[in-house]
Amino acid sequence: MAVTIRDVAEASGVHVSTVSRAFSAPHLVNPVTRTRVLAIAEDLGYRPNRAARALTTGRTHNIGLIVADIANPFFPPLIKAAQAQARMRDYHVFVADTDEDPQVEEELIQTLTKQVDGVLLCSPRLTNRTIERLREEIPFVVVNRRVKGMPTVLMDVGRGVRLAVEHLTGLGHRRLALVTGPSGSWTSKEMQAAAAAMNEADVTFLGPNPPTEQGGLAAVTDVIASGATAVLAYNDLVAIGLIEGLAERGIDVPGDISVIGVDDIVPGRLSRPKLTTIAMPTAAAGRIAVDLLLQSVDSESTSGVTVLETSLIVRESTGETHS
Amino acid sequence: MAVTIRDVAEASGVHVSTVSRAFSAPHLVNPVTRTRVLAIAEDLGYRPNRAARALTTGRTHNIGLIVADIANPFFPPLIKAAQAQARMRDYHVFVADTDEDPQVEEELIQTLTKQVDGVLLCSPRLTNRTIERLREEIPFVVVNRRVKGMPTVLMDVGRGVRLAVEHLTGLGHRRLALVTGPSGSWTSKEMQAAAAAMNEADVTFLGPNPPTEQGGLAAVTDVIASGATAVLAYNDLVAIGLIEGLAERGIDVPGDISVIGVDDIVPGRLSRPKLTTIAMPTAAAGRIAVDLLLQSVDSESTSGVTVLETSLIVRESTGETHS
DNA sequence: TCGGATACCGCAACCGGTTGCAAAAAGTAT
DNA sequence: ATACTTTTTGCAACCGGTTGCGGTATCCGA
Repeated sequence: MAVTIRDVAEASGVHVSTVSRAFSAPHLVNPVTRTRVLAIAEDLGYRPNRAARALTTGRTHNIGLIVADIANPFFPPLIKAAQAQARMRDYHVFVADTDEDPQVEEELIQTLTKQVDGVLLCSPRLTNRTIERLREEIPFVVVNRRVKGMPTVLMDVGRGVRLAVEHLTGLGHRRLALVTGPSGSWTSKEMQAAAAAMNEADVTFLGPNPPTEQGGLAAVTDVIASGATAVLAYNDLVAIGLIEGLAERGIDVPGDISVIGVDDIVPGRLSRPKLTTIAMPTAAAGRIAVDLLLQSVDSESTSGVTVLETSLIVRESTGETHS
Repeated sequence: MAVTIRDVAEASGVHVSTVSRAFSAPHLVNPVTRTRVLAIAEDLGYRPNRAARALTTGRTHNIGLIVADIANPFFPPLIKAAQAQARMRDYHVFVADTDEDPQVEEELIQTLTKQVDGVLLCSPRLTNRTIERLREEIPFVVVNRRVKGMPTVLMDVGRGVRLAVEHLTGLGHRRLALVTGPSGSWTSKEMQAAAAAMNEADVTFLGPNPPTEQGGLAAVTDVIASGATAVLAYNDLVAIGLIEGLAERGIDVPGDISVIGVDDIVPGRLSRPKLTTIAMPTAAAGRIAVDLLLQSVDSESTSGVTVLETSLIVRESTGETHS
């Protein structure tokens, strides 16, 4: 059916090994025969079969990208950037969605393992032990979670939280609330730690909450009860839910209460009031993660954590307090 | 390094072909040796190498999914559903982002071709001619665009538009505006055709516009000039931009003007006012598209178009007219 | 007990490339 | 012209599976 290396060899009167080298070891073949072979290959529409190549070289030129939920607006920019970067390096990427299920996640890694040179694990739900075990079989880089001794890319929410708190205190707020995320979340812990270390303001912790609009909706009574004039939400979805719930109670944002989210996802930019948020450099994370991964595929260099800066984007959901 | 079929064969004292059959042709091997082989394989942690298998069988058990822009909120639900469905059928999926560039799109198809059994083309930017040519090399199914003689899954925006217009006229609106999308867009043409065929109301066409929030923002002066009391936007992003621009002019939605979007993307559900929209069954489209694709991979059945129902979701951006 | 069908298994070629090794060709120094 | 490099090419084994073909072992009925 398809045109193979042998077709090209026959058509150009050389041995298959010469054709092979014309592509993957140019310096080992006479320039003139090389150009002739290449021309004929082009002519015949020959495309090397990467799967066959992988069989002998051990390099598939594929990577796997595993995320908990593709439809979560946090991930698409990361996926897009990772994919673009991989393409630039002549890699293809499998993307898989685990549906938040650790079981599925492990299974996916197992079946993907033979087809990829490495995998990018984004906000994995697996235990550290499992990840460390799986690591024997295939190079990883982990995004958005700290796993001992593995190449990791993290986003510095702590800094974002400090910036946010400063922004808020600058506006006169003294009583803050932090709506935390799922109890297992690394990001949530980081946020709490950073907030607890600030002493410009009183902060009370509310949660844990599901990381969704519903979670935000569910948190409004607690927020009101806390007497806080400003709220830092686990993420933008929670913040949006919160604002909605507050509005239902007749409480204006930012008039009565200020709200800050985390992530800078698209819906936050589009909602009203436009959300003030701690922007996570997800695209950069995706890009850098694949660089790291490919690097750790070639060389045996393994560990090291890269942390990316976050920033505060002030929009319309924060304002001066008047209480 | 990894454990191969030969390791398993040796460990269980049978020939590799028996091990192979134990996995892929169970009825050809004695049940007792089969279970023994399987147990030993399990024990050794053997996983068949799909790339190697692909070499002889010609089936990679991979599919490609090509979209113009992963980060466009329209696609993630489709990708997620397609991926889930593929996994259920024991397929992996490459997803690739073309950045809206036809050149990249073609290139991607070319390089992917050897690694996949078929590709899903979502809202392709390629010309029909090119697609038809590429089709010789690999099975396709096209989503969200009509290409002669190819398996296609479409979403019936026409019906959605009729529903929307009925909804609007029921609310008393008589002068409508349709903010159209990019001139090449199949969806846009469908919408125009459906709207033009209705005679309950006057509709004026505005555009073409980029399919983004900016496009909506840019369309507000035209909308105002048209004198319409209700607007149907090319998609939710445009609708949101429109609402924002209208608000800047002090025009209330839905108080003064009603707005309807298309797609039912997440930001529309979260924005305020919550968007009334024509819901596109993107998840279903993804699921069905992979079914169709796998089906056309096995059998040689090829053409046929599947049309999915759309529906109108009435939220807060539409109301009675008072002019 | 024997012949033939059936179930099970091994052999070896093959899928489409890569690569170590050696042969042939071309170039260089003497 | 000879011996020795260096460059270019061919040969054949190999990567990890699959599969057509043929050989045994077992089972069946007569």
